Amino acid sequence: MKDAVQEQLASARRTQILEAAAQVFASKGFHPSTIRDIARAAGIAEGTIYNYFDNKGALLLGLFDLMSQRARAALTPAAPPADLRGLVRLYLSGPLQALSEGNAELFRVIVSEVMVNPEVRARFYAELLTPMLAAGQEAFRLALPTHDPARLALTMRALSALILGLLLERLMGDATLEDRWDEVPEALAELLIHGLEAEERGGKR
Amino acid sequence: MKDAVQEQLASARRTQILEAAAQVFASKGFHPSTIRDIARAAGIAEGTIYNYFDNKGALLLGLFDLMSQRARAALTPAAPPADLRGLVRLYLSGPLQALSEGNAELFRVIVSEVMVNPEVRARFYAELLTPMLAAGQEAFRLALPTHDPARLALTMRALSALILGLLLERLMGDATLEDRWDEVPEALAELLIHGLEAEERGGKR
Amino acid sequence: MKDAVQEQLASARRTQILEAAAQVFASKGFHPSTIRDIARAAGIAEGTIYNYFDNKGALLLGLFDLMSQRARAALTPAAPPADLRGLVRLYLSGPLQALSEGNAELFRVIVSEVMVNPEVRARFYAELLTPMLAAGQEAFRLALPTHDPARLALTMRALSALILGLLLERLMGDATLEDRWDEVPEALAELLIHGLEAEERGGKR
Amino acid sequence: MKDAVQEQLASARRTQILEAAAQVFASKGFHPSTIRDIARAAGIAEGTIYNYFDNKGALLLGLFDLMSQRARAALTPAAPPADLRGLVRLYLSGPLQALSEGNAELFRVIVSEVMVNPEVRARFYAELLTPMLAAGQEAFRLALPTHDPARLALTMRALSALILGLLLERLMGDATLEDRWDEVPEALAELLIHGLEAEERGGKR
DNA sequence: GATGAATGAGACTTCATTCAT
DNA sequence: CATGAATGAAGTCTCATTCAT
Repeated sequence: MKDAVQEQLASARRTQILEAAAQVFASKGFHPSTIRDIARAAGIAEGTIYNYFDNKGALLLGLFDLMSQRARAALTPAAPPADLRGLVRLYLSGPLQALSEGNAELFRVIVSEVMVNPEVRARFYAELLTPMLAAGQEAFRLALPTHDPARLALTMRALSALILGLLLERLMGDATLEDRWDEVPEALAELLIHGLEAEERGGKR
Repeated sequence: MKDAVQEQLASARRTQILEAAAQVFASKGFHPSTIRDIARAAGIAEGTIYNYFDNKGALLLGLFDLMSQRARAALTPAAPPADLRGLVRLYLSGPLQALSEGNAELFRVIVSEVMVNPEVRARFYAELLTPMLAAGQEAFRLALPTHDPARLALTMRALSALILGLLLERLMGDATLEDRWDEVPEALAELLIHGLEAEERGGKR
Repeated sequence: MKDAVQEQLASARRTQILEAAAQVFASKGFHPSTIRDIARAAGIAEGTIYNYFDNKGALLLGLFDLMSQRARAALTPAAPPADLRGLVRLYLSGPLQALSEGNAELFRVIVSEVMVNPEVRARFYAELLTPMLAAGQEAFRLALPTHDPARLALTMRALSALILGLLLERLMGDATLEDRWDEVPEALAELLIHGLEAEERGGKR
Repeated sequence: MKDAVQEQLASARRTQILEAAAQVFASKGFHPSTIRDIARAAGIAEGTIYNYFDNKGALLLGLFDLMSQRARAALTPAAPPADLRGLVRLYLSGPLQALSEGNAELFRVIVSEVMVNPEVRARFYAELLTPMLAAGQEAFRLALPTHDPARLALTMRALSALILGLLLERLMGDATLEDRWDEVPEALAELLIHGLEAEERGGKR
């Protein structure tokens, strides 16, 4: 009983700290952010952070895990559409919308560290990229039955790369994407579906 | 005359320093690299670096400019192909090959900082993304005459995003992309061309 | 009545805490040991320690007092031997044996702090060294009646210094002393008694 | 040439820093002393210390090495006396005098850390205690030809322990030793020589 | 122009101590 | 009286930058 309450409090503290860290990291990047910045943002003492996280790096990993959970949840709908069009839209719209909701800045920081920090990169690869590619491949296999499986693996890479690239291009400040972000899923779905259907008709390679 | 020689020497020094910086940044990332690391890699004294660059950040910008020049050169061929297929292949293969030649690690660092450092991001946008999108848009306008210009803008974003995303996914360590990197341009060209041709036939939107 | 029980409990707690402190200090030294280490070793909360001791330093002083009591008890036998040989053996064997029983590591810590911490040093001088020298001097005065008292004072210093030095040399890891620790009292007694008797015969300075 | 000057300067700096460290450590002990204290005492910036020593612990080891060199030098005279009396006096007076010259406080700190810090202890044992015991044993073997070698090993321990103990007792604040420090070597020589000669006469054991 | 020792601000982290529960 | 989360001062060490040589 007591323990449960303690647990609640501790969990709330962790969240509070992670939120502060997210905000600070997002505004200055990981390395330039200081523990003091984060403590101030959280309204607590610097030492308190170390009661909940081993070190500064653990804050980043904590944020990564948070984002990774949300991402996986978003792409694991109760009933995934079985038709190609629905599938493509789901896979395009989900991630693209996620970014419209204010996580953009944090996403920047995480991508930044994924690029350069082997530990974060390994997690990204193992906990996010690999399972999501596998899930996608499975879903598309059903919708594109005659597709060559080896080819499908590349196609999935293309689809995920497209999404990742679009997110980044927008994060980099492209005005066109910013203005017309809502059109993007529709336009790309159109483009991809035609391409995929043509290949499916060709049935080869 | 004297000045010209001086200029030569100075330019050689700058290059020497940038190469050392590239190597060091690539191996440890920007922030963890120290001026001392770079000076040692270049075989010079720490102070000397400050005769050629204002500060540590300027080294990063210098490297960015170098990479940006090379990238623009690669995508500005003497005679760009006029047909869709040739065009798509050119735009896909160029960047994909560039990364196979050892700049991968440095590219990581630059992307990392583009994400998080406003100054680098601004340069990336102004000196690389915008001109390359514009050039691509012009080339494709000729090959897809009936395409809606507004739609073409999004298509170009998709194309460049696809490339960027593939590079990153490979950098993150995807084994499939690593193994089959050579197949990628062909496979994607196929996919995109069908999609684009279908849209072109449809001629609408 | 209630008070007596309270007192018992409190005393038990103090002992429990001191024992934990002894163990922790012995294994890491005083400064590197943390209150948390000690609390864990004692199986209690950190704050509880402050209900029984003012601060970390008080733990050290508490341990010192404990050891000091035991040492004085060991050298205050009911009936001290009156002959020189018995006396020398008593004074040599007692301390040398004490260390064989596992207090060695703690003794190290205390000596270490005596060296460097004025408060501990003062206690060591007042509560241990001075009374023990005085007691020894008294005992030897009886066994060496013609000895010059002033000279005896120095002799007592030599005897106690010899013991202290041997303990430390052994603590420092001398293999010879470790192996032959049991022979030491006998050998030194022999050496000293001859020397003392010769002086006694000489009867002068 | 240039290098030699550089070397001189660097060496002078090292000495300057070590002297400051000696002074600060001596007045507060090792742990309570801060790098800032030492930098101030040396009249330099904190960072400068790290240009010459890896970390705080290296300062202590540096001081230990200094003291260890001096100690060995003091006990390695050009022509060691061959008679017992001269020998005992040499071995007693040397160390006892060394302490009268102001290193007392530093010696305290080093002993303190020898007790508690395994790295320092190992050095003390290997670089000071062992070689000095060996040298002493060799010298005494010549002056006490009939002495049992195994017994001599213990005798040397006793002699060195006596010295160590006396130094420490004085450091701990014993007034008698402080006042009559000059008499000590003579008095102890007397005591020991009688004892040793008696054993030698006995020639047994 | 080259050097690299010196600088000192500032980063991360630890930990003795307090105090509300 | 027990607890242990919170505190924040203080410590060690790093490193971009300067400047006398």
